[in-house]
Amino acid sequence: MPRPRKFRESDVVSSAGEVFAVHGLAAATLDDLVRATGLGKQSLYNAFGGKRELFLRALSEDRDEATRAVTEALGHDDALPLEQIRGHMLRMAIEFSSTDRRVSLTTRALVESTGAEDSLSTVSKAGIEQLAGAYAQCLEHARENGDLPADANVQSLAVYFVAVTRGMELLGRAGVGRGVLTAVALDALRVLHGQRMEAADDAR
Amino acid sequence: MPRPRKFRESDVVSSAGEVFAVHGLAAATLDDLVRATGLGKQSLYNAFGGKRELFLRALSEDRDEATRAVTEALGHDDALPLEQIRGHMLRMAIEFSSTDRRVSLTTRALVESTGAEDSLSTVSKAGIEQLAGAYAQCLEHARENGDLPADANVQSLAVYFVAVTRGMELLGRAGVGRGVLTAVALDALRVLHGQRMEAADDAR
DNA sequence: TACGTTATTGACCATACGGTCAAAAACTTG
DNA sequence: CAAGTTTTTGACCGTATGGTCAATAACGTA
Repeated sequence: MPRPRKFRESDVVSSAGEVFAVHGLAAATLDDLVRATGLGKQSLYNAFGGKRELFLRALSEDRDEATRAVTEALGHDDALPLEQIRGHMLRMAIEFSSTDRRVSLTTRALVESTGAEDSLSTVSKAGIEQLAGAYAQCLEHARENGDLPADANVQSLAVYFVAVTRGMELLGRAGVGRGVLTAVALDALRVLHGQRMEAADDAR
Repeated sequence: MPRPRKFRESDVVSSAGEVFAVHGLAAATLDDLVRATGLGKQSLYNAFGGKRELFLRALSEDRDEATRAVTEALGHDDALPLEQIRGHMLRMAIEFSSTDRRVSLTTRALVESTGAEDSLSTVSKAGIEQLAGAYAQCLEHARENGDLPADANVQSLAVYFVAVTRGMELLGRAGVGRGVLTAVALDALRVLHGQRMEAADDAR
């Protein structure tokens, strides 16, 4: 009996996410959101509660989407895990060298959060862990395959890849071009090859 | 004959930088700046021109300071270049795992800039290049020493280290602790040891 | 077709923001 | 000690922000 909504929540969250990705939470105005989503202010408010809550929704969606993308990219059974990571990193290099103004909502949340208590912080922290989990899974496969040493620290390597990709994102924002970013990605990947070499060089 | 100022510009820029590092450009209010610097609004405006200009000043100072710190950390002649980088990265891991809410102004500028034309973007881009230059210098020494292969791509490795440190900064914000961050730094450093190994593993 | 429920609309509000003005104060020099 | 210059002070301003209200519209159901 109630009047039905004219919109799909997921569409609204997605449009809003676009706005937030370009402007950030603080700099995005309610008007931007109204324009982008097509909803009235009050409808937005009814459905989500406010700018911040809407951002949180978009953030969760964004992080799930990012995790899903990575998981899928690294989850093919028909290719070697290390090759999948390689391809993934190269794709990231290209993506981050695009000239659009988007910044992942996780990065934005991390930078705009006001403290560790802040929901922005806790949600994006969870996102980082999700992402690291996706890498870890793939790395674990590689280890089982013997492509990584048995004593490789899969957990820290996973976090390492998250760090590198976040850094590449920032560098892309700074205008670092596709060629350099690709070289950086390739550098980053060498970690997976040189695992055993550490002791030898350290000794000199 | 003019009335002298009551403040040193560098002090003001430094206090303002503190505010910006914690809140960012958009979220820092003029009142925050007035309170932190001790100056009146109008004095601030006379001396610097406005919030944005003040941020730009703080950003330049911050990036010079960061470059100076890295250059100094990597410039000792009495230690092996690679050892210096190692020490530096481990120190960064500790710094970034601190719980304070500071974010480097370069990162903030990159995220808050509205486009490639934006002075925020151009200045922080220059900062990234300065920083990469500092790493490159040290890596070049290492190459001359024979600690890196003669054909190592010093330039991209330098950018790689900038990317990793930026990523570590973000991870620190996400609450990743000192232990994990240190492990990540050590992972990142393996790149310098495994340089020659690439072909061998790729072949399998 | 009338009722109940909820969405939508657009006007409205208080606030706090970045920025400005004009008067007063403080210092140096002649 | 007075003139001249610049800083400082604190009140002031227009705007645009995030958020709210009350009236209206639209739907499903009975």
